[in-house]
Amino acid sequence: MQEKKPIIVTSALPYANGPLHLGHLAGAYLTADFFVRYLRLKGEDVVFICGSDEHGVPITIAAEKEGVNPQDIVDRYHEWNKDTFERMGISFDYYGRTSSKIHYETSQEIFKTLYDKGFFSTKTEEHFYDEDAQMFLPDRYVKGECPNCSYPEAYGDQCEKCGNSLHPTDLINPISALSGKAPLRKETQHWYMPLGKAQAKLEEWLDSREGWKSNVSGQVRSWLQEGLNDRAATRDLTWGVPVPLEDAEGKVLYVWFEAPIGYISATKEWALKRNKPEEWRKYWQNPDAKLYHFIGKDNIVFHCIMFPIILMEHGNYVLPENVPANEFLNLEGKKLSTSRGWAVWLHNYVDHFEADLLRYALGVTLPETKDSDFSWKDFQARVNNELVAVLGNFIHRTMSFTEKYADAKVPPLSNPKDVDLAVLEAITLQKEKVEAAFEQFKFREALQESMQLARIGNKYFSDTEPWKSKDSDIESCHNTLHVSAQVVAALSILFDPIIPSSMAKLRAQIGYDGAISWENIGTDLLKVGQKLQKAEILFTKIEDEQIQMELDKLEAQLNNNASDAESEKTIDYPNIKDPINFDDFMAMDLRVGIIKEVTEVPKSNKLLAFKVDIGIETRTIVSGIKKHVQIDRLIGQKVTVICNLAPRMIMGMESKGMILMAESPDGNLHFVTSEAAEGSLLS
RNA sequence: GGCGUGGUAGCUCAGAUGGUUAGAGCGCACGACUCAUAAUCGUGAGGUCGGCGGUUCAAUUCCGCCCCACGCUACCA
Repeated sequence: MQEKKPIIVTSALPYANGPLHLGHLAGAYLTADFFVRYLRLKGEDVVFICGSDEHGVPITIAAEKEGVNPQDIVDRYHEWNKDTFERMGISFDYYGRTSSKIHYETSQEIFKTLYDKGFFSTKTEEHFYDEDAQMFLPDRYVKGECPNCSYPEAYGDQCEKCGNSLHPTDLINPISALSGKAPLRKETQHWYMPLGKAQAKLEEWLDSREGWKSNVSGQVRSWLQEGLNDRAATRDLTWGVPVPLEDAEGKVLYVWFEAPIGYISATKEWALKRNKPEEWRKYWQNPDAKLYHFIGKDNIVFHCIMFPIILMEHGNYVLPENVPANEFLNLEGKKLSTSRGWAVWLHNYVDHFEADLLRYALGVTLPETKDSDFSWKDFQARVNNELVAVLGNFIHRTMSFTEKYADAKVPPLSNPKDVDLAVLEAITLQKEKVEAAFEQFKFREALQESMQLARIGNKYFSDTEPWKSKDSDIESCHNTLHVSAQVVAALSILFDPIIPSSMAKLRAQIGYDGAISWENIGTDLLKVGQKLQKAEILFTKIEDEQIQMELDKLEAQLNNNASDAESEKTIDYPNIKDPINFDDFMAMDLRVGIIKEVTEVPKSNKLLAFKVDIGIETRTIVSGIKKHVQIDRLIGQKVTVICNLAPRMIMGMESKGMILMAESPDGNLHFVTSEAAEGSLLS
């Protein structure tokens, strides 16, 4: 017999600073688990790897907020998420974590190898340094005034008020979030990956890939067209994997460099646990092995560009066979948002419903080719109309009929008619369709074709009317029951990757206790005379009240978070600025203006060019407020203009002055208007 | 603005290397049946396949432009 090729399936490492929600499951875990369970049934040599991504600045920030160590945070979420995955039936062979010793060694070894090969380039730059804390400050740890909107609490990477991304050095009056003091600028050296140099090799490899989804290859092409820039592989931080070089005190590997290596280190740990410490090489360092990364679309660049380059430059590692990335899942028609409380938390879900129900309902509407939508009403409909009414009912009517009228034993098949044979053939036919769908990562289709067999069963059962033939033609009746029982048995394996715990229950009911394998799906899984156990209901209907409760819960979460946010905003009002004297104020020339003309600025989607009449003249002002206003209502709008602001070139136009806007707590901009005629002076 | 992905029945989504009446599930209407968790089975209504042009004997499927959604990216003083 030919040796099976080893297969590694990975699911994106969830970030260990929060619990898991529906979007996670739909993106990278459910599909991977379907695939892996299918492969196992096929008898493939597969290892399914995942784990917690435990480094990075957000975790250190979360730790600081709570006044605990980063390790405490990741310990908490690692265990929590691991448990949630188990309860959802996600069957990882190993769930590792990037704070483990083996992960440190593995990522350091890979870094060191690239270093020895001379792959990295170094850059020395000035970064902010906190003398009290004796450390360089991550972008997030520098606060200051936003150069764009003057919000005084902007972070060094982004201003949360205006949403602009920033560099720490852009900030006005920067302070350290640690000590509250002004940080020093100090030189620091970092190692960069010159991705551009590896681009040609990467493209050649990518061209050799087949069967990739269009959303994935399109996104990758888009990145490559823009050209790959150097990416830092190290950071000045204490929380992370230390850079394994002499002159790299206080530096760690950048989390995007080291996290995907977690797949490898987790596989090593898995092998060690099985007392076969070298076994991981069979998967990762074997040209025959096949690697599949299941991820969400936000992760495409890491798994299709950066990690392959790392593996390629290191050499001696497999590159992914395919990266079947999913799109995003919306919830009740709106984008998921953990910060706004718009999410279904999986640990909550499994407290109220069986994992299998969600596995099926979500599996049918996975965001495979485009963003898709999960709604509780749809969940209820899928469960009630499909799992209960089609699958559950077919199983139940077959079993209870057999129990009542055939002594609870599988009756013989004798002189089968065309209808009987056609259904037996359908078993194999559906098996092949499902198989083809799995192989192409078309999981929705796999589910639908699996359910199709149950539909065929129902139709057959109704068409052959065993409730009539039991009195008129017992042979025909027995044939119906025989064939239906075989369909039930086939379904118990066909559906095993999707709803494993229900199907295990079902197999116990029909007395099928042999090892299960995909190839066994056929027409004679059950022996004639096989005793069936008492039919027990596998799926029960979900009532409207249960769904309403979930919807209410969602609303409540949303309101909670909204009021949290509101109260934070209240506290968060920027402090009154430093005092100025009257002359400073009078130095400003503020006048009432009236908008005469509005034009869109070419090549910009935030800017509008205004002609504003300020009495003395009409001048051009360019302003970035397009998203906040309705263009067709602007003409005639009274505004306040600061007229003696130094003119400025914006997108090739000279902007003379500024239209004043008031920003409400929700971030919307509003005109500062006046009843006075245009040209009136403010003082 | 650039790049990418998508825009198909009321809803959720398939599909077509261009070619006879464009599909499924749900929902809806009507009918059948009663073994089954009022489940099942059948029939039907419902679509100018985002819009406008072009190529072609023929396009919803190819090409161009435009609109909308999502993602990446730029502009934002």
